[in-house]
Amino acid sequence: MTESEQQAEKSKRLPRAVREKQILDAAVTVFARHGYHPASMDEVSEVAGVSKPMIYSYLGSKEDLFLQCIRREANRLIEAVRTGIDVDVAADMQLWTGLRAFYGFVAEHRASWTVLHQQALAVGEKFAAEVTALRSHAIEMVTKLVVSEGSRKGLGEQAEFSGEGLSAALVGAAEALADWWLDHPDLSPGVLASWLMNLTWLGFNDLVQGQVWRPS
Amino acid sequence: MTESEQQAEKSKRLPRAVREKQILDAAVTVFARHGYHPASMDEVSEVAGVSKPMIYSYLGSKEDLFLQCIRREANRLIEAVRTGIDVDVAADMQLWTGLRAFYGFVAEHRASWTVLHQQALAVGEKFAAEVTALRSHAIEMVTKLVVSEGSRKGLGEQAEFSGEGLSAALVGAAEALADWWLDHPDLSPGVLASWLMNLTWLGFNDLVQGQVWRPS
DNA sequence: CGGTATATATACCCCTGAGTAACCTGACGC
DNA sequence: GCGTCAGGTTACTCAGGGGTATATATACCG
Repeated sequence: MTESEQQAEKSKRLPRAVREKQILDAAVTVFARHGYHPASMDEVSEVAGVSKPMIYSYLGSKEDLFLQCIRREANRLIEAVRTGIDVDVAADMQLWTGLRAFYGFVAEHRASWTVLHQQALAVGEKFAAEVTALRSHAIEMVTKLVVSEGSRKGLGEQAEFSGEGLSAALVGAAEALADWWLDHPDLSPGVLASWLMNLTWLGFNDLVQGQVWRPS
Repeated sequence: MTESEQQAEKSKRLPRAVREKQILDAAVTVFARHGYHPASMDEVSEVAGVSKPMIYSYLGSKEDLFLQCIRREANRLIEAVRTGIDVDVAADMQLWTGLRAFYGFVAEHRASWTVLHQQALAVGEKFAAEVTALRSHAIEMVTKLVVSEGSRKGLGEQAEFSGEGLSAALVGAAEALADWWLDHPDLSPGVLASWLMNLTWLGFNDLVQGQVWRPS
């Protein structure tokens, strides 16, 4: 038994911040496992190793708890992607690094992704709004990339009009591929990211002509 | 008051098939509105204009009811897309007509789409499996299209390897764009379908070069 | 060493909603 | 007319689980 485990077992009284983290971690796990409604606060408390009134005392109601899970995981995801992007390189390389960061996050935090993507949208307006905001954020980032690249080549209005829709499609494709990944786990984040680059940067037409996109 | 309305009001006793349809319609509406768990059988019975025991007598438990909703709507969607595709034209045109049929269906059956896409996946394995099967069906159709087009141009193994992933991404993009549409309703199915064609058939790179895909 | 605030647990309340028992009623065959 | 069966309802049971009142233990401060 390591010293830290001894520590954890002996000193039962822990500072609030630690307990809150434990509870949120447990909540994400449980919500990912069952979904919001079937998940019981009893199970959360059990997984967290803490009694139920603690949860209510620290994090509030079940809705509050869920909301804080979503917010925390959304921020983590944003942070992971944001730090993965190098804003000083070409548009396609920015997309590439962003995608790799995204799939890297999903690989490391499956439960977070499940809660964000599959559960939060289904529960109610309030929670869906959080995820929609996250998605809008992603779409906006991609839109900027596409529009600036398009207008750099002199396609002002055309790019403005369809840029957001195209970006929504790309972001959706990335999310869908993350889900699909759960059924095909023997692939690396890089492979997924490169498929998306090939599909959306080059398109089927170029692909069937034998063209392939690769990082420069 | 028309005669049929009189009919509907007076003759309270209706054949089983009619009631079952009323109940399923109501269930889809209610499940789309609240999601599976918060939806109550009482509300379904109220919307259906039928008392609760009828539902249990005709369609079984809440789970049974939900499952039958999913199955019915999934079959409707498949049918709508399948009949929308002309298998005798070029690959890109098949994709184009299929996408238009898909968005046409979503436009006409918003509640069906919500239940299938946002709710069914979140409730549990059993239901997710139904939707996954539906999605796999779609992915398979696209994969065939892509692989046959790719191998026609002599790209056998490469297309085989990544074809399914690329198709999953395309199908996911189509689904995501359908969701995005709910927030931007003033667009036609054709516009959405053409964005997807431009993005996935041509790709960003061709687009920013000024190329555009259009139906032949 | 008391006293107080904080950390934590036990045991309970009570509402919501799935599922059902028991009962009604009109139509149709004989 | 009258049994009988499908169509239909009202009014109930009962478990699960969100949320809390109450009690207890431990650290820290003077």
